[in-house]
Amino acid sequence: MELTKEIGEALLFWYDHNARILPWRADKNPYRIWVSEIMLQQTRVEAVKPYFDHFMEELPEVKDLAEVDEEKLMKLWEGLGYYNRARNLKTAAQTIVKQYDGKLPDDYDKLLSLKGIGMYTAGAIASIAYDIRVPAVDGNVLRVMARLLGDDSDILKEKTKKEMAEKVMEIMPDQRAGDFNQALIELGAIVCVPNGEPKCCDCPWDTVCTAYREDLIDKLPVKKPKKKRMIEKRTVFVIETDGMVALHKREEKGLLAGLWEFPNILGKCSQDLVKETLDGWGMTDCAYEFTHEGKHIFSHIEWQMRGVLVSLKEPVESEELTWVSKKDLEEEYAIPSAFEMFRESLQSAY
DNA sequence: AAATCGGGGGC
DNA sequence: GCCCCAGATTT
Repeated sequence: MELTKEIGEALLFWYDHNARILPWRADKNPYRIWVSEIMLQQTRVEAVKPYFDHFMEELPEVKDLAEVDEEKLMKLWEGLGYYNRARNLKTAAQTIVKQYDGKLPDDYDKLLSLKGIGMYTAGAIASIAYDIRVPAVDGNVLRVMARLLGDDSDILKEKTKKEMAEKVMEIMPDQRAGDFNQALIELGAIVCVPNGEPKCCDCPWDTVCTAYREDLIDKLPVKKPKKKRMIEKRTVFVIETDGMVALHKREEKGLLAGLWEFPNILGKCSQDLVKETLDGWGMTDCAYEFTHEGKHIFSHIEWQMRGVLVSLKEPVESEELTWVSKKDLEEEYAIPSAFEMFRESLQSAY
């Protein structure tokens, strides 16, 4: 098929009538657009909405982000996942304050050099905030373009992404680069959807789409299958005494780095093993009971967890443990969603 | 090029 | 269950 800017214009027309109203579309403040783009990486619009406004209220300017306390930053990001995105955001904010007078550079390559900003995000910020004519190729765009072109190359390959970026530039109108990139993404998000039947009857490209015309919609895009997840069994201890709860700070590297968790160990403990473990922690004078069985699925690992509620006579001091009030646990400490199910055994405890 | 890094919603 | 999401970084 022939790629023309007329096709791009048709998409822009569709976008003008179908764009969703989203908090980060209210203006073209580069900082707000940047934060939204980072939050949206591998994350659905609906998941980001509750976080975005709160984050912008707490950290309204680049400078605020550059100076934010690490624990507060993690609390603002709690539950959103991929926590290094937030740390990279802060690192980049510090660079922006030092090198660019606190303002995001209006230059693709300078944006690209910032921590946490890759090709997609650099293109998105440059085009949306500054109307610089560059592509912004994300998963939506790859899917839409693969179908439009009837292209069966593996969209996960770096080579495919670069080829698609060139194709995008062939249909991008001369004006409104930011709106066009968003339109392409929007089409993928609400019409040319990844799960289930695409709504081809609502598509502005129904007459030009190769996959639609040749009945290849359910065959495209092509993605190499991913390997399956490992399973890890864990025993999670909710330990409390006199309104205080024991937390453990995770290592600074790896999964859920630097976040707080209920103390837990590898393996599903039997009654006897729980007793041994608690003895080993110096918690001999306590009552305990099994509570939840549950699982939490990450990208590349699955935790199968067993919960134990431990009631202690008095706190046991330890290098590994931090005792916090239930109020602080709610308001100050960032605990990943994997442990969400165990919070409720605290309430039932008293 | 492959692995790592969260969490949730759709089917 | 399995899919994928406004991906980037590390190995």
